[in-house]
Amino acid sequence: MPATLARASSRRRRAPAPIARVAGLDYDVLDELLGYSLRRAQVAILGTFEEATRGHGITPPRFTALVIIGANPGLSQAVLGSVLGIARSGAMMLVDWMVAQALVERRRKPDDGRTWGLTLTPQGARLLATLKQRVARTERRRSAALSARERAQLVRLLGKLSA
Amino acid sequence: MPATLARASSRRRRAPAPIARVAGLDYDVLDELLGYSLRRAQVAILGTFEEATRGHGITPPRFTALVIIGANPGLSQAVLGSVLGIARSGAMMLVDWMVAQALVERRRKPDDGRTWGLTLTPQGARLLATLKQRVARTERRRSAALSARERAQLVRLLGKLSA
DNA sequence: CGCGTTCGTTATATAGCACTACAATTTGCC
DNA sequence: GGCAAATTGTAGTGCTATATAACGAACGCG
Repeated sequence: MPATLARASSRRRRAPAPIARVAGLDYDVLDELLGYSLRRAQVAILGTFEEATRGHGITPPRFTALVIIGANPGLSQAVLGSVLGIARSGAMMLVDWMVAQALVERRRKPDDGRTWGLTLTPQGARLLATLKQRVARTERRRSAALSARERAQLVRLLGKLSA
Repeated sequence: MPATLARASSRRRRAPAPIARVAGLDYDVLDELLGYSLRRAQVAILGTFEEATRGHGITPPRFTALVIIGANPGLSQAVLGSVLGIARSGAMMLVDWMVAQALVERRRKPDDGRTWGLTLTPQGARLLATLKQRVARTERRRSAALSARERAQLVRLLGKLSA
C-alpha cells in the first residue's frame, strides 16, 4: 500500500472529549495556570470547529491553509508551512490533500521555476466562503457567555501573549 | 517488541515550532477567530512549559496528573482520565509511566477491589513542588507583556469560555 | 444468584508530524 | 560560462499520542 494513501486520507480525528469539570475535586494551582486554562478553552473551541466543518474533512490546519491561500494567492508551500508552524513535508501532505479534493491548484511560477504558486480553485473559494461564515457563527455561539467587548479583549490578550 | 515499551517511554515530543508571524502576509479573518488566537497562544505557552520541565520527562498531561493526584490522594485512574479528558487506556499508560518513575503508587482500596487508589510517593511530592514553582515562574515571565490585572482577566475569560 | 455495569488491563490501529535523504532548479561567485 | 551553495518540492521511514475494542474481575441490584 503506497504511502500516498495516508496523504489522501480525508478522515478526521474526532475532537478530543470535552474536559469535564469533576465535582468535589481539588484542582489546586491548575485554575490559575495559563497553560491549563488555554488547553481547556481550546478543547471547547475545537468542538465548535468540528461542528462548523462537519462532513467536509476540514481540520484546523486545513482551514487555516485555505484562508491563507485565499487571501494570498500564489504563495509557496514553504511560506504556507511557516504560517502553519509545520515542516515542509507536512505542508506538502496538506497541499496534496487539498489538490486531491480539487480545492487548491499548484501553478508553476514564471519567475522562479523551483516553487509552485498555490491558488484556490472555484470550488475551494466557494467552500472557504461557506466555512468562514459557519466557523465565525459557531464560535460566536460558543462564546455567548462573553460580551462583544470581552470577546475582543480576549483576542487582544491572547495576541499579546503570543507576540 | 512488546507494546509495553511505548508505555515506559520517557521521551517527550518536542514542543511545536513557534508560529512565526510572516510579514506582509494577509491573515484575513484568522486574527479575529478565537480558535487561531488560542492555538498560537497555546504554542507559545507550551514552549515555556517545556523550558520549565526540561530534563524531567514531564509532559503537560503528566504534570496535570501529578497536581491532581497530589491534591486528591486516593483517586482512581478512571477519575484521573476524565479530568485529563483522555480514555481509560490512556490514563493507564500515564500511570504506568509515573509508577515506573517512582512518582506515584497504586494502592488497593479495601472497599472496592476493582479500583486502585493513586497517591504520590515522597519523590513525586518533591518533584511536584519543584515543578509547580518553576511552571508558575516561567509562565509569569512569558506573560510579562500582560499586567497582573490583564493576566487574571485572561484566565477569567478563558474559564468562561470553557464553562 | 444472575445480569448489567464499572474498572483496570491488554492489544491493535491510525492520524499527524517530524526527520532524513534526494532530485531538480536557481542563484552567487569566480 | 561553469561550478558550488542554497532553496524547493518530493518520497520514505519512524515515532508519539491517543483511540477503539475486547476481556476478566469485582460490584450492585433485583
